[in-house]
Amino acid sequence: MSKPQRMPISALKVAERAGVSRSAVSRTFTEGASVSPATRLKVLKAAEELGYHVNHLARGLIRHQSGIVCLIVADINTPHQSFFLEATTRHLQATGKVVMVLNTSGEQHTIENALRQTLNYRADATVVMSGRPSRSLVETCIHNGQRVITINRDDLPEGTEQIIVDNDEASKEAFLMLERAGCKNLAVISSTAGSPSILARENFFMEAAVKAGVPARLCRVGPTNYQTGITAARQILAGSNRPDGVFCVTDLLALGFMDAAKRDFSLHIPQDLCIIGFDDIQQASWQAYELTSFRQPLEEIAQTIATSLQDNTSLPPQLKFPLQTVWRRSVRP
Amino acid sequence: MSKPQRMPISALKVAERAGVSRSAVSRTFTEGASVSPATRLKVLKAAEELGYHVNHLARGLIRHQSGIVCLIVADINTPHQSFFLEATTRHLQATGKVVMVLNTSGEQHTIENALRQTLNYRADATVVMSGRPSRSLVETCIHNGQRVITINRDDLPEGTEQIIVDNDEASKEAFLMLERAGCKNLAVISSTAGSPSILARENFFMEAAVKAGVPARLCRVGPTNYQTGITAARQILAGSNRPDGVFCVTDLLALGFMDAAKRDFSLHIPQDLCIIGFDDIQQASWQAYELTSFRQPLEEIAQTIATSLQDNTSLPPQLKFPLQTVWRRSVRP
DNA sequence: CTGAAAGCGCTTACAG
DNA sequence: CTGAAAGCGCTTACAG
Repeated sequence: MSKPQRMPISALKVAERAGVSRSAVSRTFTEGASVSPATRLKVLKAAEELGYHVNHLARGLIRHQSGIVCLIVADINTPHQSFFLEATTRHLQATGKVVMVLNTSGEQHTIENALRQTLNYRADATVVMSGRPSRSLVETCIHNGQRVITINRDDLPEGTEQIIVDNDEASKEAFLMLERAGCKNLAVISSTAGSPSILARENFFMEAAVKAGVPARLCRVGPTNYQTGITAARQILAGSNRPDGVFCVTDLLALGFMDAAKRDFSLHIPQDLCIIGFDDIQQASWQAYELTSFRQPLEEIAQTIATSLQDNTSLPPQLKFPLQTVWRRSVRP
Repeated sequence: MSKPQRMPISALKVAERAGVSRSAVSRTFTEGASVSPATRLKVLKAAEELGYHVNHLARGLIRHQSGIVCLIVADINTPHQSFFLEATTRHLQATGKVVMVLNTSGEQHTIENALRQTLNYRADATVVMSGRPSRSLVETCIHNGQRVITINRDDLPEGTEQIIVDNDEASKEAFLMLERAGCKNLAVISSTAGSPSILARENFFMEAAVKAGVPARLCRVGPTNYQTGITAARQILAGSNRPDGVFCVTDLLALGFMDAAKRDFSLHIPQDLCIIGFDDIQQASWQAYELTSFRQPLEEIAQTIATSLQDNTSLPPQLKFPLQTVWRRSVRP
């Protein structure tokens, strides 16, 4: 007790103290193994006294199931991503998994490294939220018996389980909302990121607009963040042909756009300008904004992933979730 | 090639294909082991062809170093926490570690479970950002040769390496700033969370106020979030004895307070009311707020943790980082 | 129900 | 530089 032991204690030590075989201690810690109540008690007592904890590294080694799921994600510090991360870790933990987060900058080599780690640690599954992993590496994951689940990207190889959100539907709906509000001159504020989701939102909105014969322009002046929203507003609102209805491909863009519209151009929302965002991040509901937006069903997605991993039953090749439109005050009713 | 292999391939297979011993393949993948260029090349080639990846579970088992560091954190979806998470994962990965995030709700049993996982996976270290882990479990971690690093909590057992931020200094400075701005009637908006950081901020501000003889009251009407800021404002600004200077223990509280002050009470900031936040989250700099605040040196903290883990040299028992005051427009100069 | 034994995939002295 | 062997801490048929 007085001299701290440097090494974790092993099942063998517990067995010795409890006066049973190492098999017995193994059994008392594995779900549904057959141990008599008496020996189980002895083992539990000894384990408690010694501070024993099953070594999941060793267990994973022989069971070929590490219990680890890797999350490959970029921009963790962004509201939407951090919400998803929170939901995913919570649900996965509830089913006994543990999540390893691999932070990628979106550059090719960092995401390759992330994929490599997922392989190194023999993760049961990897969830890809960012980046464009090389086809070959993803294939290696799958060949290794690992499941790979992707969120909002449809550009990945066969064998991958894809979860997507109905960007199509929502973007058309956004157009309709603006049209109903009487907007005659539209703009979609996007970013230069070019991810599948972003592209889909741009495309479906623009398409709906041309189909209806309403003029709409597309604006991409930087990465997907608040500042780009500001820059876009300054650029697009300064011209003579000012839009009166704006669809932002992301709430962060919308919030920046609103701030610039109000402060730099003294525009009133929704009277002078209607605006719609996407993702329904927390800040969208703040009193300074009250942005109408589309909510991604993050809880449901995380839940789906967790139970699918728990039951070890694979998802359909492509699973599409609906978005929920959240009406607030940035669009005239 | 056509029939996908379910199991990851092992070093033995690589050795066979390369025509060397398994030791040789092990050596080519361990830093600084002695292998001739020739055999290394053969091994690398075979590994590439087979899609081999060292099993870190097995490696961790024999090296007694998993390469994993656990982050125990609550409220991941909060701006401040998600920034810290981003910085930490990034820096740790850069030094070859991988981070496992354990999402705790702040309830006792969830944090105990998290601590247990950190033990199960034989993490090299655990970084505690939330909750009040039981003394005994933390001691078990340390007994097991694991390092435990805490952020902004000074209430943990011996052997723990504590990183804190100079709440003392900053809170006093906050008072001084408000005093210099001519505020005569102060309030500190806090929460019911009662974490060491929050308590420290309250206390040092209040202390400075009474010492200077300026009236100040303390308001705690809910958890540490935006909504509580709103509630606090509605409560405190409605009375006859309205404060003209407010210190919010967190930016999120401040942002909620500002929104309510502006919208529900038509107050102008900083003319009618000066307000100071804490943490300097991204939203504090948004045009709708321009909140003056204190920045936590998250990058430096993450960096410090990473290099300390890399060099395997322990931190001083208590390491204190200064805060940087970020002037914006919510306080009269 | 229980224990002795084999084996998971690796690394590291130990000889050569 | 290289290989055969021992061992990390576990689990799981296999007998009893």
